[in-house]
Amino acid sequence: MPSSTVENYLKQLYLSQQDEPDKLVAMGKLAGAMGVVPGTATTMVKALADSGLVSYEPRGGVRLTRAGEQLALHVLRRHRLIELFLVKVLGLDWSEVHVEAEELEHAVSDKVLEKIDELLGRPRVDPHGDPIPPAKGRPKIDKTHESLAVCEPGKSYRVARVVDQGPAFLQFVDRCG
Amino acid sequence: MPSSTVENYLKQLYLSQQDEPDKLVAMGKLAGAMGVVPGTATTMVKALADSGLVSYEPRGGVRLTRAGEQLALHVLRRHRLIELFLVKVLGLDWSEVHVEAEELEHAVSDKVLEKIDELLGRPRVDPHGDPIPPAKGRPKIDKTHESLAVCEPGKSYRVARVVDQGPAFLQFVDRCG
DNA sequence: AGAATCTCTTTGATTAGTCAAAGAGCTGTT
DNA sequence: AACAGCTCTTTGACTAATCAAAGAGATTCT
Repeated sequence: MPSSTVENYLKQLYLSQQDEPDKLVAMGKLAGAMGVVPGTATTMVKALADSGLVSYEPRGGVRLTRAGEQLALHVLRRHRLIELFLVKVLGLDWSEVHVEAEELEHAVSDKVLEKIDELLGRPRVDPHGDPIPPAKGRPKIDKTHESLAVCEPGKSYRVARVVDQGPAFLQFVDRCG
Repeated sequence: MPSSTVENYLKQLYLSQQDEPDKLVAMGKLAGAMGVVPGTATTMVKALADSGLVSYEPRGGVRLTRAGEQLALHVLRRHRLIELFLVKVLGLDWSEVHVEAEELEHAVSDKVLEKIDELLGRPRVDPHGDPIPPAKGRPKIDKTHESLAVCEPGKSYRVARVVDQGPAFLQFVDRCG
């Protein structure tokens, strides 16, 4: 069973990879995102490569293998289902669930997660509009939404997803309705 | 913040202490309960003593301080509230919630725990009948129940608490109704 | 090209938690 | 009193994850 540290590296790699697919993730970017010094990331990535979870090109960068991606998606699924659960069932504020889920995602078993999924009615997105990966296979990408930047003043829109998930920004959005 | 290892030692010490209060807990007993070799327990207990969470008499045994007891009760409260939550809200079997709660008790924040407590209606006992310690102060002991051993055949009783919480025994009790 | 800069890797040390095995301190028996 | 047998402590070693700082590659700028 992967440690929660390993799970966090894989999850972060998956997210970083979304920015520019087909490109390798730079070690510095990974280290920054994980909040560790570069040397730590190098050590960790070499270990992940030995476990077959990433492919690593020294001085080039790193990328998830198929196995690593599956694991990352599983972590992300737990994270997002838990976020939604905290909002819907326990009534927490959506500005605080990210931090809570960060801890819980490593402690919730598959059995409990399945019950949560069932209780929530097999949802497809979390409270911020991020897609919840399915239990098996890859998520299909949803291109039906537009960036706020291309929206025209005066027109009416429905917000589908909020990318900046810092508590401060979310509370600001809340105050604006 | 105490590590989950520290939390587990304190919780186990609290439970072991219940067997014979006023007596020190023997290192061997603690090591056995924690599933570690004796030397590991010695090392850990010395560290706990340095943090003021236990008082330790070499070759005598160990006992929780007031501070250690408070922490242990807090862990136990989380554990038992989570067990009840898993049964009542998520519909898990009472034979499996102990193992799940063992993980979750270290990941659930006070904020989430408060929501759980609220949702459950401030319960006083967990699914096995064990008392849930209050958020502040010590639990008051409940002497109103009798052991099954002193019950007389033919009479009718209500089961208030099940001490053996192994999955096998609980499933057996379940099958008997 | 040569130097400066940036990024990444290496090396050595640290902390938490653990085990194996050797050693020390009691306790009880003869 | 001497020994045997427990229990407990000590010591040395190991793993996972980390940092600091030195070293190596690659890029960019004159």
